[in-house]
Amino acid sequence: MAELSTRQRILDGAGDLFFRQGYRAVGVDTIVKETGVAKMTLYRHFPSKDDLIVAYLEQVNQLLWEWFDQAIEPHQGRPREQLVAVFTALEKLVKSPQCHGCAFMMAASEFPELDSPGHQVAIAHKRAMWERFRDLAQAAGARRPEVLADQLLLLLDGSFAAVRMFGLDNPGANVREAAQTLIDAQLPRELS
Amino acid sequence: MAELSTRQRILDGAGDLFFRQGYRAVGVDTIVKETGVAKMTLYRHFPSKDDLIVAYLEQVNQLLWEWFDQAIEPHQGRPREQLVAVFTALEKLVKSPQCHGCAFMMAASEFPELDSPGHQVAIAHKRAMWERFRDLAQAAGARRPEVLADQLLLLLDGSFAAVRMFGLDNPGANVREAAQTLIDAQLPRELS
DNA sequence: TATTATATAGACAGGTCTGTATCGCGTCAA
DNA sequence: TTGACGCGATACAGACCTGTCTATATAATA
Repeated sequence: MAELSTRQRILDGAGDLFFRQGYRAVGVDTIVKETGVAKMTLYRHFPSKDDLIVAYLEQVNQLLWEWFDQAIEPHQGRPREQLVAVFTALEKLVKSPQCHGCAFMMAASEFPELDSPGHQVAIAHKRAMWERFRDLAQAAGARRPEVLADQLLLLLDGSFAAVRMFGLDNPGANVREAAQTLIDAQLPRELS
Repeated sequence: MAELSTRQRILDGAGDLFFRQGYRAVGVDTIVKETGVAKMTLYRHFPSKDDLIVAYLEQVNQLLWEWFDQAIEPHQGRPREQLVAVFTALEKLVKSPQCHGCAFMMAASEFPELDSPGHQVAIAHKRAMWERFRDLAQAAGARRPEVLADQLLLLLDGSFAAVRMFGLDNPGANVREAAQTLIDAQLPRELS
């Protein structure tokens, strides 16, 4: 039983509330009550609510990349299969009850100013995801890797949006096949 | 110069603020100040802020269907082309400066409870959009119209999400080609 | 002219928001 | 034993929130 640090306890509790209810909908008092931490303790670890939100988004960023790497790991050296594997994993993700959408899209929605702290982290994450798609597409020999990256990012975000909109029974359940179709269309005939 | 009704003035002003900044971020006082209307007048036309939000969403719903019908109108009787035409229009829409994303996705984001008033209107709209896609896909002779409808809805919402996330220069600019690819994959060889 | 409907203007109630200040308790190291 | 330190609890300031109330102005209608 590794005891979590206070900082981590705050981050986890606040993150859960943010993810479910939204950033503006959750007040600091609620976080304090939910985590059982004192208000001053929270403010000593995170100077402002904005800082807490940014810290949460950075944690989600890290977790999502672990998820991503885990998804493509079994297909090392076969970039085309890796691209598909991401969407196989995504299909499973958007069908799981602990997924309430995308924390970054929520941030972009609630903090529309492009240069606001939360939105900046969100853009950085999505851009990094796009680059990953493009690199894999390029490695797989795509004719126009950037175009494929655009298309796959649309599918990814469309799936996350669908979870938030419809709940568990959402059209993201068919995202793998869509991704497969787009990949096939942008890649030369399968070799292996 | 048709003078707008007070109700419409409130709806337009509030809608603009909601769309840009978000529902929770905009207070009633801000709407009152921006529209130049008295607070009591607002509350006589809309009993609560939630009612105002719902009324706004219903107006957006109507406007979006007009946009949709206008997009497919030139291709009457050719459902396959009509499907593509929606995404040609969407590409144009997400590149225009007055588009800040999707008011319904924002509602789903900020009011995550599936049975909250705003979320209900949002779900109804998206479901109707899905049905339109499915009907057109079926009319075009798609093998699995429901699957194609799922896929196209992902692209649509992915594009709207991309606008909110990245601003004017977003990957939604390539959504038409993605839609075309998915449509081609689900439809028998073009006849006409 | 009197009435009715609708508008503006602004004070106000009661609650919630973020962030600060204060006090006291326990722990651990010197 | 002493002192530093992290933490819990709680009161508080000042701003903002939704929604109500009163008072007044205006315009159409009976």
